Amino acid sequence: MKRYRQSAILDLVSREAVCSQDALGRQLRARGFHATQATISRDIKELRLVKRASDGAYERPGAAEAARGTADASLRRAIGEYLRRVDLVQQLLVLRTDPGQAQPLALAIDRAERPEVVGTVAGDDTILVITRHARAGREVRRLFDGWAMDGRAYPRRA
Amino acid sequence: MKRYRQSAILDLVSREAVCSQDALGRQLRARGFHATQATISRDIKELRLVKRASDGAYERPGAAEAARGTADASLRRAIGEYLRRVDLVQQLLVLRTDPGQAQPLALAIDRAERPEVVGTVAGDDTILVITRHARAGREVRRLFDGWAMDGRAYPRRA
DNA sequence: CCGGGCGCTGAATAACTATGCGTGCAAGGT
DNA sequence: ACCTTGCACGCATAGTTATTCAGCGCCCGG
Repeated sequence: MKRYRQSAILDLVSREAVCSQDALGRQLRARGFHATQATISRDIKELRLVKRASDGAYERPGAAEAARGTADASLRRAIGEYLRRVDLVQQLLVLRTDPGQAQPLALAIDRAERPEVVGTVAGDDTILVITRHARAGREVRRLFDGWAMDGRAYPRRA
Repeated sequence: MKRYRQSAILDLVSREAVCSQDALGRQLRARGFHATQATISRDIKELRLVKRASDGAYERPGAAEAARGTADASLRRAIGEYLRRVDLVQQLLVLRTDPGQAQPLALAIDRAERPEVVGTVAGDDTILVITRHARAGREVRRLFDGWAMDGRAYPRRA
């Protein structure tokens, strides 16, 4: 029983954002499992799931990793995860992240080695991206903006 | 203020396992920041930290990723994270994981491409690793056992 | 000046999660 | 057959986290 239930939990959690153990319990019931919140709490612990603070959803650690392959996909993921705002001034792009997250994002940008990007300078929550010219800047901004939107596709809580 | 405090939070959680927002609050106070649990809750959300169910500690998603470089380090990490038990029968190694986690671990083993390992077969929570001969099996077991221990270095809760 | 909007925060509290304790069941030992 | 162990589980409740509601300080445009 436990085995099956836990597999079902992994499946559910990978499929959609489940934000509470009660919600998980209801989903499980729909699949024919009956378990109280206490049991689910223990299952989640054994499965070593992780609860994201940003939206409260459970996930497997490294679930995000699995999705990425190339440096480009990695950048895409990093953008979705960290990027908060984008400003463009001529050929200079100013990116804002949450505090302390500029470094990892800048790293991802560097690794992607995009031809339009000459280089980056990152502080704590701000990254300056130097592109070859204004046109390139606009392209990159459009690209990043699109990716940033992808990452916002979390359901909000009731 | 908020900026500094959030940086301090990132620093604290990367340094030691902090299991509750109150605990974090006390640590912050020791560093000269005063903030209530409500504020810390908001900070944690903005920082997109994640709470591990296994020990309740907060961490940055991908904190583990950053530490790894080679496929070997990756394997090491996977072992620490997923491996639960090891049995050896001749040249066959039987690994047990938590339910549903055999696949990722087996993947990591394959990727590491160790010469002693001929191949793996993974089910839901069990992996069969075929090594070239009993001696190789013993070596691999010793190796994995050691790494599994590394991963258990979590402080337990009060 | 002054009023309004905005960002940040604390206090109180609602919402959610972990866990001590007790029960039932099954496997192995005597 | 009966006891002992170990495991899974529910119940009740302690413990932890998110959110609502206000208040404060700041900046800006009247």
